[in-house]
Amino acid sequence: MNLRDLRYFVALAETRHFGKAAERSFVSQPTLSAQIKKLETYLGVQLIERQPRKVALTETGLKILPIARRIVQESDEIVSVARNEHDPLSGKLKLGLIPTIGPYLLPVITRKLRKQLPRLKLMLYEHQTQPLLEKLRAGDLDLGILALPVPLDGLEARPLYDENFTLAVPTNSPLAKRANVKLDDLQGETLLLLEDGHCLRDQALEVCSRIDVKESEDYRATSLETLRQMVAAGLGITLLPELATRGPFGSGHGLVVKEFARPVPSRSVGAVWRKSTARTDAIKAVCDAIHSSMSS
Amino acid sequence: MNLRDLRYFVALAETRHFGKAAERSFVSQPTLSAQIKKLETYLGVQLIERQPRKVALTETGLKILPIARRIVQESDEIVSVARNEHDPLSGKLKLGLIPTIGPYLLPVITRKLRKQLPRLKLMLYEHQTQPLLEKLRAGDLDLGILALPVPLDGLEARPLYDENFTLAVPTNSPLAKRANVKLDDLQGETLLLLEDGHCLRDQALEVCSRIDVKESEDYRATSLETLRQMVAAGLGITLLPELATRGPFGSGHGLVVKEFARPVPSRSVGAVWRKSTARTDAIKAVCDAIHSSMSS
DNA sequence: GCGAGTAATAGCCAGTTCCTATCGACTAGT
DNA sequence: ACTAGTCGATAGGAACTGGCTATTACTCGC
Repeated sequence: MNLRDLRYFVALAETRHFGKAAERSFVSQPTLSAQIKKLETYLGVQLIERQPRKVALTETGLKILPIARRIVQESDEIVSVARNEHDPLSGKLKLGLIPTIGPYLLPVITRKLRKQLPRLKLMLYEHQTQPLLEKLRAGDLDLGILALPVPLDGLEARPLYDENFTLAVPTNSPLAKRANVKLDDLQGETLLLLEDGHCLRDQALEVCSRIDVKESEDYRATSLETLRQMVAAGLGITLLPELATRGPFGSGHGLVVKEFARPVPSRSVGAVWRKSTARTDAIKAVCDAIHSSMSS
Repeated sequence: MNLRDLRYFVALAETRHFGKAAERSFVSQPTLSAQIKKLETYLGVQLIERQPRKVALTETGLKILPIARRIVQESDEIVSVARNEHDPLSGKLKLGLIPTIGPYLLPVITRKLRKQLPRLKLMLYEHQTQPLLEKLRAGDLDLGILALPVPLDGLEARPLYDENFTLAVPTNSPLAKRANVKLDDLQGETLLLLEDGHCLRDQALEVCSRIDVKESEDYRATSLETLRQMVAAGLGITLLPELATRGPFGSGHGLVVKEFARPVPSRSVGAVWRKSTARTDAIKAVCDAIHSSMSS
């Protein structure tokens, strides 16, 4: 059996005329004739009674007609659903960000995204790097924004922008008065860090590996905001990604943000997605939007 | 698009494995692979995300899956409806009989029909010959039982049995005492007949055309039963088809039924149906049943 | 009887669907 | 790290299907 045959059958049932049904189906009359006969043979039942100058449905034909009609209708529905979904820049896209990027990047890009990709519904999630990668691979997320590099297997990555690290010190720290700070100036300071699992923790340790700083042993922050509070309380210093010091997140409240002298330590922020994804267009569009937002 | 493709898609969505889906669909894996891809191309949307070792549905695929499932289900329903209807000796058959046959033939054949064609639902109608033929041609009836011959255009006929005419006379008639009657004996009698439109009326006139009988001018019966009453009332004689004199319809109540001497006048009773009918099997079965009932 | 109308049949071509064989990518076990 | 195994994609060829035009068969109305 075949969708086409059902269409022919419905057309014939509605026109009650082989020629007209064929015309309406954009095929020749013999073709429609043959297909109807084939359908009847397949079903093992006569659907149409061919009276001279008159086409009548048999009992069975009458029973089958409404089902055939529904099938035809639903198959059209599939096409129309597909056509609506056809726009690659529409539908849901599940976007995951790591906690040291998400809350600071999103305000910067949402307006642009809403304007450039109005039909794309971004579902936002926040996960640390490892769970984020796992959820990407599992298909729970379509796109991740995180600090590169990460182990890519089955995943594809694209760097979006470089983000400088800044130094956050208490207002009363001697470092707060310096015009600029070099890494070496941190020698002997107490470094406050996020808890395990945050990539920023590892990046800060990496940045400071060359010099002798001591990590606060009894406290590890669960978020950048608590970390910031700790610094303001005078318990130590920390590295903050530049984006987390913009606007309302800048100096003040007992905390001063200092830029590093060159070479400025930084991290690479990028996007990651499954190689096999079906959303390459949407992903590219989102990446482009973020990239252009951050490079202007 | 194709029903087969939808089946493949549903199988793939359920197994999440090209190989297994192919096996379940009784085709090779490359075939299923190609058809899925063809379906995607046709719809212009990716339905499946091919991850290594994992097959996942896209958003669109998820939306289309339930529709595809319903279509597949309904197409199976068509097949099963057809299979149920497949039995040519089941379903409805609209049977029309003329008034001078129906009430007398039916009691004779219903038991046999019910036994031999238990799944055939006979819808019974009573019409005079002309309307019966029209309704046959219009498709309102599938089969007619009437007196042959009739003009057949587009119709096919089959004689079923010959039915002798008998003579009904009042008990006090001189004819009632005769051992047997010849046609010539009717000379001078008053002949009671059915109203216009009943073929029996024409048959009786035909039978008596050779001899001089006078038709009652002021009365024409609407049914055999009223005709019988008239005879019993002594207003004349009439011809009755043999079947209408059996059992409860025989002599008595002021009326005597006499058989004719040879050559016995008779009429041919037969079946008529559209050449184009889709119910030849059922029609043949009903005809056979009537024929064997009447020839035993 | 003849022409118009209508569906069925015949014969042929092109596109589709299917198969087997093989490849390429990835995984897991040694 | 290498190898065998799994799994989907690709290639090439055979068989089938669906489509066409031309023609036939049958009714019907004049």
